Amino acid sequence: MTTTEMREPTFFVLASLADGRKHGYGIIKDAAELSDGRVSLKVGTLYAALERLQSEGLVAAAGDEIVAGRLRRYFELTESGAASLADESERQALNAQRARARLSSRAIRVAGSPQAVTP
Amino acid sequence: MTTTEMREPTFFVLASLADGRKHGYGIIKDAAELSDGRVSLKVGTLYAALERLQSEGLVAAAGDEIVAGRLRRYFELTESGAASLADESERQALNAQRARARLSSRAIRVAGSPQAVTP
DNA sequence: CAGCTATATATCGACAGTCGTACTATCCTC
DNA sequence: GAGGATAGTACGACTGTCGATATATAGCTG
Repeated sequence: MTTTEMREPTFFVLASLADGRKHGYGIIKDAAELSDGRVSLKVGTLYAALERLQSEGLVAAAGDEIVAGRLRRYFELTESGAASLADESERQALNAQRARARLSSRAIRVAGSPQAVTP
Repeated sequence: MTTTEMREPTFFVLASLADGRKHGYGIIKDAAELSDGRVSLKVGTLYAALERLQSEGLVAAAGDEIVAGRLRRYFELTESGAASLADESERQALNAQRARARLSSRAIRVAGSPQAVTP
């Protein structure tokens, strides 16, 4: 099974659920925190992703609750979802490592042939 | 300047160009090698990406050549392109690290409360 | 020499995931 | 009682990728 690319919002939905069940709005807050404010999940994106991830078996519904008169839909990561997140993390770490290696070889090359900077 | 998400094919186009100028088809071969065969850039994706990246100033045309009767269009990474690739690599490495931390805390939690596995 | 593979680029419709926006509804604070 | 935070629903628009088709040259095989 070859893992295809996972988009950043989707990735953070899974990452957010990785340490326990959460409800939709809670995921948004948590993802923002987890990414140091970089990722702000849009509601449309979130619920679309949750539906898709459920149909793929990576996320499961984990009970609805009514708190202070408002509905909360809880979700949790499945074993398959945790495995996918682990795969994706590995892929990204490896890609980043490869790109950095290339960039450092570029730095050496450019420094080694100064005339290449201004042809 | 907040960096937005970069898709995997685009990322590998930049990564491939990071160690020197290449022509389109050469990028495809190189990206496949660089990713251990995981990424096979489609021609449509590649040339669309190259045009887009040029208009964004991340990639520049680096001369056309005719080799064995066939046209070769060469491309190179700009300084801005190298910076974007570095940013993107850092982002991915950090995301992967955060996700792994979450996953390990999950493993501890699940191991620590076995009844949670079969509710 | 016909057919296939590899090299090399161009183009285009279809699709998936995200964005942006608007909507409903409750609770709390100023 | 206006505004903001919480919580979810719905939908059209946009962007990058995919898949397929096309053109052309070179080299190999039957």
